[in-house]
Amino acid sequence: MKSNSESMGVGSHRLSSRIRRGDVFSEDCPSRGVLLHATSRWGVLVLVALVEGMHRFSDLRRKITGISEKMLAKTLRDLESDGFVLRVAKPVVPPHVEYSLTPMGLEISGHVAELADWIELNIPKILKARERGR
Amino acid sequence: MKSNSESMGVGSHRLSSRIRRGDVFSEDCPSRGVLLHATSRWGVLVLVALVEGMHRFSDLRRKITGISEKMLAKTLRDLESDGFVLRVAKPVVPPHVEYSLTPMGLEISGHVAELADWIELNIPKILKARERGR
DNA sequence: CGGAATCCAAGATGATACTG
DNA sequence: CAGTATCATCTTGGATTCCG
Repeated sequence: MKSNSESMGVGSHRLSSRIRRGDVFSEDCPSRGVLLHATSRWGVLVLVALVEGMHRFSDLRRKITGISEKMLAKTLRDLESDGFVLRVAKPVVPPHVEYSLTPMGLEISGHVAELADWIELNIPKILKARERGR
Repeated sequence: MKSNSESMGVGSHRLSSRIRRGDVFSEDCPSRGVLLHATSRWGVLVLVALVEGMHRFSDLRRKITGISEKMLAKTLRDLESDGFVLRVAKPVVPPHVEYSLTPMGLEISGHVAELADWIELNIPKILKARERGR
């Protein structure tokens, strides 16, 4: 139940058929930036929200309780620049802007959603662990 | 406290990518806090690093380029309090502290690692998308 | 309605020094 | 070695106002 530690040692990559990870740990790796956006406080929630389809700005604002307009705008801009979110502004009055996931965005939010789901599912256990910790 | 725990029911995990998610969007849901730790700038990297087994403080510091002592300490404390990281301090001089993942921590870092791997794998595509955006 | 602009408070982060 | 304490700085996030 804890044999993963000493049995393999720090240096012996046991990621046999897995990806050669390692670059994320380097501070100048561009992955860090993307990871930063995708796992940012609001980025996660926006991605998960958009899994269910297109949303308008105010839809997201309502759905993601507690987010401010500024942060929602910034988060959407970041995710858009990474190619995860598609922004479509219709030239009408009043403005009408639609946000949705790109194919790439759909892939990554799958992973993010799994993470979020796991946490929600395990919240009881986590909270219990926390109490024991104090 | 909240009663969101049983509200969803652990057994009701039927829909593939569409389980009854929704609580994360609420700002007072404890999941938010955990998500915040697990996806924090350094939390992600620490979790991924520990997938490969036990590390000492200085191991992590060396491995995760750019992290400061303070942030590493804080990140480890957060992850420990969530029950993801196990801290074992041996009463010797000089100090010797070992950090490793708990069973729960191993699960969550699996998801986090998948996310990180996906990003590394798709970095070329992402960077290309970025350029087009500008 | 969908933001951008501005001001401000709070927290995150970093560099350095210090200690058990 | 594994931190903590301190101070300075940068970023986040929120509230408000304004505009097309």
